[in-house]
Amino acid sequence: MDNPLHEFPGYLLRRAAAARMAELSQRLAPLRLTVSEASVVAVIADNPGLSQTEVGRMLAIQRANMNPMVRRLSERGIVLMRQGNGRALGLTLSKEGRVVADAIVATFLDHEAGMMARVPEDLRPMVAPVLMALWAPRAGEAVESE
Amino acid sequence: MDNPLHEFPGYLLRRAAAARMAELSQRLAPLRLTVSEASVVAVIADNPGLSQTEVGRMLAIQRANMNPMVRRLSERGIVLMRQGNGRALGLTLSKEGRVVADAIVATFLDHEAGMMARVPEDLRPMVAPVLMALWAPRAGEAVESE
DNA sequence: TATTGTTATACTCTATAACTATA
DNA sequence: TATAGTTATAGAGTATAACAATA
Repeated sequence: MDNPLHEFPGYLLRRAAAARMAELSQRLAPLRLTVSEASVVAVIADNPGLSQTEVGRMLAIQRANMNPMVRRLSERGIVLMRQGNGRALGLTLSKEGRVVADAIVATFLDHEAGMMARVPEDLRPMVAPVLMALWAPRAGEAVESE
Repeated sequence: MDNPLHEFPGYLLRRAAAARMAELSQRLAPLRLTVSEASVVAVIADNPGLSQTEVGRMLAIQRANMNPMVRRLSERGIVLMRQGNGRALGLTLSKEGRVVADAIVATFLDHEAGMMARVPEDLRPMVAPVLMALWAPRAGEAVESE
């Protein structure tokens, strides 16, 4: 039984991402947050006052999908939706939200350490450059986020 | 507006995988196959006679989720479901299925070339080793597939 | 009993369209 | 008009539970 897909870096990329995201989901489970929700909170923590749409642009999440997530986080008392510029709502974290954000960042750092520990030491400096190259848009290609 | 997540290799991994999978989806669109479906066909092409469950194990797809996919591929005349060992069905490709499988492999190769072209030449030899390290289970960790 | 196929169900993420509100 | 928020909906992928069929 051999898997021909093991030859393809695209398959390795897909499986690696799926495995590590499942692991991160488990690490975030005690906070009752999905990876997407935790990412949104982390971005708001570093950029208080952004609108839903702007946060979504940074994370490549469409505003239609941001909305129910932000409302959920607001109902849980983590995110505050205040009047902002124009119709935009300025998103900030509540006091409790800032505690949650600290826990999220700690979880992300643990996860990062666990990921890097898998990689042989001589390859570790290549991890970020390789992943950035695989992600980055090529010249002339449309960029949908950031 | 800065994105704190850019520091985390886990985030880079997630975004890279999402971007490349979206690209592969588009490449497979003319065949009217999802990435998962194309992977199933590719595995059957290299391992005729496997059961749904066995193919699923190789791709980390649960048998409950394999079932409707295999039926869909069977209805389209790509996969043949023949009596196998015990209750298991031996999956093989039809003549048309083998033509589709060739197109799938060609698409995968194109996609691989496109991916590698993004990576600076000196980093290319590290791509597969880095991705395998990020995927591979650590010693003592449960392996759910293959 | 263990494995496979099957059905049902639910959750997450993603994508599109369309509507409202406001500068 | 352009941008932001909102709602509805649909398609993928994934996860669990439960049941039938067969060695």
